[in-house]
Amino acid sequence: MSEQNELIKRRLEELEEIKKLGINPYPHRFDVTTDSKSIIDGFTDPENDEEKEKQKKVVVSVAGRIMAIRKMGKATFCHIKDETGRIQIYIRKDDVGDESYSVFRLLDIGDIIGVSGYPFRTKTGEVSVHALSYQLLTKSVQPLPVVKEEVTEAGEKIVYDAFADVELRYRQRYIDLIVNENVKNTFIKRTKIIQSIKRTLESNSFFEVETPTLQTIYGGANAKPFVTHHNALDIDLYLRISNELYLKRLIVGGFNRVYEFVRDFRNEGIDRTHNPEFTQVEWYQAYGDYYDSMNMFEEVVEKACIDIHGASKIMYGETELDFKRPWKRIRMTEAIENKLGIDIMKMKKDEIINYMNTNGINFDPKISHSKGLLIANLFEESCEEDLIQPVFVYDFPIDTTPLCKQLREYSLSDLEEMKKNPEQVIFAERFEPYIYKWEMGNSYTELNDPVLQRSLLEQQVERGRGGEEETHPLDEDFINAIEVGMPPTTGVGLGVDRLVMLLTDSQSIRDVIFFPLMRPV
RNA sequence: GGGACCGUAGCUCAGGGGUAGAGCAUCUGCCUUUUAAGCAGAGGGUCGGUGGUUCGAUCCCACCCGGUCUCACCA
Repeated sequence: MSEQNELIKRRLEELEEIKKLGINPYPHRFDVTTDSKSIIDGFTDPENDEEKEKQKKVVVSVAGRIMAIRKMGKATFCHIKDETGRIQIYIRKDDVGDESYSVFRLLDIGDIIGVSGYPFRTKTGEVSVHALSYQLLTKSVQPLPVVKEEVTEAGEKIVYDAFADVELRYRQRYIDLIVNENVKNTFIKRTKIIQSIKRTLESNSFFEVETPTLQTIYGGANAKPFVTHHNALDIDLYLRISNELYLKRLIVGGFNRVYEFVRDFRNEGIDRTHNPEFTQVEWYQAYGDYYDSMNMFEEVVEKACIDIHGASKIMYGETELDFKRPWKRIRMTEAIENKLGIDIMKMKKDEIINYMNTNGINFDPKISHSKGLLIANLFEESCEEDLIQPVFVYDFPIDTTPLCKQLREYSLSDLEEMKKNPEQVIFAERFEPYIYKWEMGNSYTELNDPVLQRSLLEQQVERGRGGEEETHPLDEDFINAIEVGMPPTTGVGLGVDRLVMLLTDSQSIRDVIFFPLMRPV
């Protein structure tokens, strides 16, 4: 506020003038008896003069921010905005008195006022409050973008000079929320979606828990972590990339069904569907398998959609999405066969590499050692784009994760043979739900064989040393927990931000996060 | 990180080698049922930053800063 432009200077002068008049521009409280929506919804037009006079006796008090002022000499119209909407205020010199009326010239768009008066309908048909008195509640000294609205006869709202600069909107979300009507609705829906997910989980006996954000060792996902430092202990700590390993410890500890909404932090690129910190809900269910998780997942999402929209069908941009249960389920290998017409199981590793090269399908040479990773890569590159309607893609090559059980149909002796043959891909009971080409989550029949668990995690550490990025360091205490014994368990992670995007028709993750990360100015 | 595009008044935008325009907002005056209120007048800008080319740069060039989209990365 040191570099004052004319508008701010003017407002600060007004502030001083108000103080000189003995008016506190920042009083401590105001008795609000109603809100704009209740006034408008509750208004009934008087049928005769007697009734009209009666209505004048019913005084209400509302408070809100001034969004528009129309001065007409000895009368002024303004619109104030509260949590429930906008309402017009009619202030007349005769009613509020000369002194009070003259103070109004010191008020601006952006100031917050409280008004006491009676509801009436103006000549032009708008339900308004005829002020008997008003009080300044907060003087604003920053000029607010002035957004004008016109309501056509058809009832359509036309917005002029919308506050549209995306950068400013994100950096100063409080202004965005004040002047852009839909922004607030999106965030209200976000909270309702989260509440709905919690209700569904709670009604299925899942128990809400809290686990550490600051972790001495990170794991549970393949991602680069943020590093920070604890001074007293003089150790580096990681901001969690996932809470998976902690929730499994709680399953070991005897909680059979747990869930947690967590902020995960991943030190990666930013784009339309990625923010460095994002929200996931993970839930774990003892004695269940990944089919149980599919059922829960589709229930959670379908109910969230119905809670928000009243139906399972929504539009996302130009695309209609239907979340109605049950969702389609397809094996990864089937998805590849359907799309490309190749039976990936019959192809040798080199044939797959060859196929990808000749068809211009990108893959990271670092994964060429693993037929399983190549298959997963081929799937992502060629099939993802077609997955518009909700679908569970299941049975992933085991190389894609060290935390998941292999398929139940393998006998123990089969597995011994398969492991010896690098052309033999072992699949794991993992699925990912896809909606609108996006991975909406991740789920396993969780691995609880401590010997295999240790061996898979150690292999991953080795691969990390071999140059593959984003693998886990070894979490000995987690293995210890699995050694103590985790019952058969299934777990799910659901990307909350992306679900909110879909259900609010938002085109960027930044539209569903109040304060997305921005480079400092 | 690569590419394309953008950055001009508080907000939304136009302009373009001779140091800037509009609407809204602001200020002054008139107006006691207006509503994108109206009418008359006024003020407001290091044209993102730093260099360069030029007699002269907001405009051309380079670099930098910030952003948007996109590709890569990211399950």
